[in-house]
Amino acid sequence: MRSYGQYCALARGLDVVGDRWTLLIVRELLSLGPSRYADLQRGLPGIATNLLATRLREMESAGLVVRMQLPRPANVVVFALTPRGAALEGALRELVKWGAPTMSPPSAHEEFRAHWLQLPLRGLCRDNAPGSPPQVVRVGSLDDGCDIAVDGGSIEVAASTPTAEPAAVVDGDPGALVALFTGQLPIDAAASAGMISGDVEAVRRVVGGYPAGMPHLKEALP
Amino acid sequence: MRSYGQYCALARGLDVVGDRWTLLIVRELLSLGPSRYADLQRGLPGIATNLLATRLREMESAGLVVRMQLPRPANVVVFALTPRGAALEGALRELVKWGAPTMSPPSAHEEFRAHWLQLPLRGLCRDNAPGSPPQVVRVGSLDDGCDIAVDGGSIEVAASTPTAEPAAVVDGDPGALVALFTGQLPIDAAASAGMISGDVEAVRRVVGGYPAGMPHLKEALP
DNA sequence: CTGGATCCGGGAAGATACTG
DNA sequence: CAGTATCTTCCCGGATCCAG
Repeated sequence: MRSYGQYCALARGLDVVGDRWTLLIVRELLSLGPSRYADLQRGLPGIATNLLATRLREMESAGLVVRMQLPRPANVVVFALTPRGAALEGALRELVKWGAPTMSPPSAHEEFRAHWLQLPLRGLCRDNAPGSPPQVVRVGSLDDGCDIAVDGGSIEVAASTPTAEPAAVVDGDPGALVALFTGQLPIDAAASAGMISGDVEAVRRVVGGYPAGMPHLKEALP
Repeated sequence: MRSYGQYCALARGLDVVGDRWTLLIVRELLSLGPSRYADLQRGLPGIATNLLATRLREMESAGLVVRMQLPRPANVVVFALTPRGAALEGALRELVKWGAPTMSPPSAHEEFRAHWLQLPLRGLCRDNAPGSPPQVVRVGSLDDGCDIAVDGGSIEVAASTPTAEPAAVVDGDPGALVALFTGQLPIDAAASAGMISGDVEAVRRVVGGYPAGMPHLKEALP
């Protein structure tokens, strides 16, 4: 990207991450962890392959990303965030909080990946039953989703892993999924709609609801 | 901006503010308050006039900015942030915190405006003498600068105003100014260098220093 | 003078085909 | 699978011009 030529922390930051697609690539690497090129492409529908290659090269020379050759299996290449790249999480979370009020139902041409919910869910979920034993609630599927792990009052949201044994799995159309976690769709309604398989109480445990996680959701609307 | 076409809070947010110059325009309006077209141009060196006009129009239709005709003096036009636009401050502050570690001394071609320090200073300053009477420290000049107002432990950073009576004025070359407030340049050294006019103790009162405001400054470097 | 609009060249982004 | 090559499109940047 062409530099703004301003001695200003914001402008200097945008010189590095202001390019198109760059922050979405960071989102993918934050959500998925070290990823292969093809995995990044799947999580970034709409990106041109040359653009992804170019961005990864630029981000590597900017110190946001490292490219690694894993010896096994068979010289696989993965891309991972450096600490400097991972430090963008705060900025991404603020942008997510700001963008969330515009999450009206998806339009027909919009793509969706359940693992995109990871960053929002970190702000939206909590443990409503700290005394209960540890549990995992999966959103989406094992191929593409998040595991919300609650344990004694603390929560962790990460990409779905085969080792986790979810007490409940929540899935459904994107608009309903978002509505559920922002408190616009009651859990009972989601259950009746067949969005929840497994223990509905586990879902009730983690859904923090809209006012706690995003108190400004309404007043920030235009 | 062309939409990413992703049903994701981050992507939707970037659809609105991901365009070049948009966040810097928000920076100006956050720092200066409602501003005239020419004032924005002065605070955005390097922007093409057509681009500023285009962005302001886009931001207006996105609900970030309102265009107002003041009746007096003589039908003056000003641009101001809506609450939705002002809600970007959190994201901007995170980006500033992230960009700050790259604030090496300015290169020759970089422009500088003292009022750009406003957002960083909100994170960097504090009242080290809550018991003392209210004071104002000016950074830069009246034409282009910030007033740091401390009063009983709380601080407020705003654009310089003629009504304020600063106890001290800090000014100098951009690199030194940044170094002073990030704790890399001792206050005594700044005073000896002639950067401070007025009460040096007032400056000492507000300079919070680097570790408090930006604890991650070093570890976040590449 | 302020607050833009118009025109144009260059370069970044987008789409697709192709390859080691 | 992990990109490169190529072509097109359109946004950005710079200069100039214009209306109130």
